[in-house]
Amino acid sequence: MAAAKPTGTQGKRSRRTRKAGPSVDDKSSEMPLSLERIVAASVELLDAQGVGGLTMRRLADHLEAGAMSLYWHVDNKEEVFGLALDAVLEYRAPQHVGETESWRDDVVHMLEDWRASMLRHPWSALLLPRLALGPNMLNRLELLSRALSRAGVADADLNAATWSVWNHVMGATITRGNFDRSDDDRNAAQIRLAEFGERYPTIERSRLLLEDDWDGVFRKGLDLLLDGLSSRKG
Amino acid sequence: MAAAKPTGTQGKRSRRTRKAGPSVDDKSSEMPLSLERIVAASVELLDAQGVGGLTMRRLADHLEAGAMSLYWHVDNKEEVFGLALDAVLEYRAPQHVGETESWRDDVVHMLEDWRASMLRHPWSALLLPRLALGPNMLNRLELLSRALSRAGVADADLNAATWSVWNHVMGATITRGNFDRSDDDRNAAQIRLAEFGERYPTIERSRLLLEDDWDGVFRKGLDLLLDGLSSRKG
DNA sequence: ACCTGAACACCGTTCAAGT
DNA sequence: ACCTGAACACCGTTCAAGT
Repeated sequence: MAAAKPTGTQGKRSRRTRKAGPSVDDKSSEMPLSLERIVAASVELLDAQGVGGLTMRRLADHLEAGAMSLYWHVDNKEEVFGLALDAVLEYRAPQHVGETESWRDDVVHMLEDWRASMLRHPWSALLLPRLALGPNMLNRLELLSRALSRAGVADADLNAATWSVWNHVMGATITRGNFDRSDDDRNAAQIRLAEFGERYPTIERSRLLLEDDWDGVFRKGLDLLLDGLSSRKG
Repeated sequence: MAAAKPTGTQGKRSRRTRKAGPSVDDKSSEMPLSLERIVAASVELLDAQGVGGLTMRRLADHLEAGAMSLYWHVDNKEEVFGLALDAVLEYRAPQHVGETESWRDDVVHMLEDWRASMLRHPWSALLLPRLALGPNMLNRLELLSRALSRAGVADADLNAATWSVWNHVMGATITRGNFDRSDDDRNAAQIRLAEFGERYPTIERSRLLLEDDWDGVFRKGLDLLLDGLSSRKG
């Protein structure tokens, strides 16, 4: 998928540098396009404008390139999304992972790092469920599965355990992205709820839609799952 | 949100019926637009073509209406999505709910019904995490929260428990939607994985990406959560 | 090898106008 | 009250052409 068109040999642009003069300040206007630059610009644009804000034309503009130049480097917009997503999901595991005696700490660390990466780029949680997995995401999945296996989850239960944990991270991150609105929005939602009077008494009373401790929700749910897993392996 | 523009008084279309002749078969061409018809057509279109296939123009065509007529009934495309989504999430609770002694059966039934509704309309799982909650979804959330409360979850833990269960359903449904591909696709994915050789040994060996028992995965994860909840309430 | 503009077949939405 | 077409400001992508 990220098969990567030619890369590496994108040098020799000598002739062009002179036209713009000696200004060190000429930004990226003189840099040739490259997959790396395209991906970096995509992430910037997505961070700034969200999924709907990334447009092939805007992306090209952002790179000060002709509108259609991107198509030499990339097959289509879907590929741009895929590359941007995987770029943001890179995982640098601390060395100590796997050496600790506590598998649980390893798992919690990996998952919190994953969640943090997605929260830093809110569009990623929306994109991940509809794209193929890139190498960085596959790597995270591999490490997660390995950690659970090392923790003593039986082979027969390993996939269900892996998917359950994956689902929890995905669900929690997506949910937070959708409900972690501004205080104003939250208050408006609660008021709207109150207007319905008798229809939603429980979630009105518990102020469910006003949740503001998403980190806590994530942790508590994860604890339930991990407790279940460790009690089950006996 | 679903505030509903005028509805009900959409009768008197006497003059038009004669032009088309006596044919009983003249389909919807004579019916005036209405929110209900628009929503029904949206669901049809989404079922047939997916999220990307729903277009205001196509929707109008489908309704044999002028291209821009929809805008009298609806503010914008986002509202159409919201109405279609909530339409598909209606819940008809069986009467016995709440009378059973088994809270756990109630919860499991509600969640499997919810998941089944979303799987019947795969676009709904993609849409739900980015739209405001409509009345039907709020109703499901209310019933879920109430069931957990009745089950003995302490008020202080109720919201975290509700969100955890919600996250599991969302995550599991979205995941299945993304990975439950055809056999061909799955085999291709596994082969691609094998090509990476040493990079993903665990998920290659466990054939994680070839998962085909998504119902089982959903159930097992849910059991872990509910076990945790019932053990915690003591 | 790399980039470009023009062109095609679409979008969502506004608006002034029709009945 | 309800519907319409024309128009505006966009899209993604193809293609023949440039260097």
